[in-house]
Amino acid sequence: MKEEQRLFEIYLRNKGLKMTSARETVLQAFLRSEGHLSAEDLLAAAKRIDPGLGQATVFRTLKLLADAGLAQDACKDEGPRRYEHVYKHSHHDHLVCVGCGRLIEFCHPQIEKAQNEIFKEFGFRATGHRLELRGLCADCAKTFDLEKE
Amino acid sequence: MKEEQRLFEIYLRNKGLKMTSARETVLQAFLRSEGHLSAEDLLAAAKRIDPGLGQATVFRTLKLLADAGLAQDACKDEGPRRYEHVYKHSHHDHLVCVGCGRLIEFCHPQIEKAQNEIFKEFGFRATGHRLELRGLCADCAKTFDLEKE
DNA sequence: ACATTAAATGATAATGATTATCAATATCAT
DNA sequence: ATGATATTGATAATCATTATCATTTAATGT
Ligand SMILES: [Mn+2]
Ligand SMILES: [Mn+2]
Ligand SMILES: [Zn+2]
Ligand SMILES: [Zn+2]
Repeated sequence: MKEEQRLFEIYLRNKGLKMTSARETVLQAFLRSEGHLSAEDLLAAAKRIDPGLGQATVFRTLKLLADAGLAQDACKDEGPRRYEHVYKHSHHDHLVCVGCGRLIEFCHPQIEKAQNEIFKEFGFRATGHRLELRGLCADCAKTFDLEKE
Repeated sequence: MKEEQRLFEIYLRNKGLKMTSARETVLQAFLRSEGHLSAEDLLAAAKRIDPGLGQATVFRTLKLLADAGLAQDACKDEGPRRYEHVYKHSHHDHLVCVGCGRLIEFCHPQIEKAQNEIFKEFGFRATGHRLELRGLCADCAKTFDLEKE
């Protein structure tokens, strides 16, 4: 049994919630996935395991996974919310191409450090941050310049 | 006449769009406002000038203001999109208290510089970025600790 | 195993923000 | 002023997400 499943079970028990087959299905589907996926994506994946699974359960379970510290919502673009793995995945921020959607994950220790300074400066206790850089990747920049004339 | 109104007129003309009384109303309401405001907020303010104004027009005009470079959407929390002024307002990022919603605007030159390095490193042409720090302000942290026991 | 109790499920309706549609109206270059 | 075209406000539609609720299921104690 995967560590993440064990963690989820412990989380549920501590909250007085139940481990159910529907939740197991969603968890399995999530664990097999990678990248940034929406509730809709996850529903499709989970239905391949259990076609009778309800959509509401996916939304509900994703919230639980986030609360349990296994998932978090990734980039905050337009469109549906997207989740990514947290467990054994180190922190990173996102660089996205507004042309083609290409996505690069990066981590810049100096920026992380500077953020902590800001929290301290204003007397805040940090709970999280989100940094998203947007631009045109090399390919899209080229295309864009050509289109201009 | 305000500079921003002039800019908006030029923008509209260049796009083959028309300056209308509804757009003027929305622009006036926006110019008189400050901070981060939603379409709903702006509609309320604009209706004080012209009660007959339609809600759709506010959404439409906010998009135009953003495209014209006068407004941009600020923090990307939950809930409705919120816009803030751009013209003659220097760039900044946001530090928000997840407890009470308190909001601090800051700018950290080192972070800005580091971001440019990242764009360069991955061959991207920058078009924008969004940094949002979340935490508990001193007051809320205190309250939170007391509630814990 | 069985009963008890509370939580979970899936279908469906409801919500909230935003966008699309459209007939009527307003703008503006000529 | 005229005419082509953009805009308006009302309304319906959309999209992602939540709420509701009758039925099913899991956990716990016997
Ligand atoms: Mn990621
Ligand atoms: Mn701001
Ligand atoms: Zn690209
Ligand atoms: Zn606070």
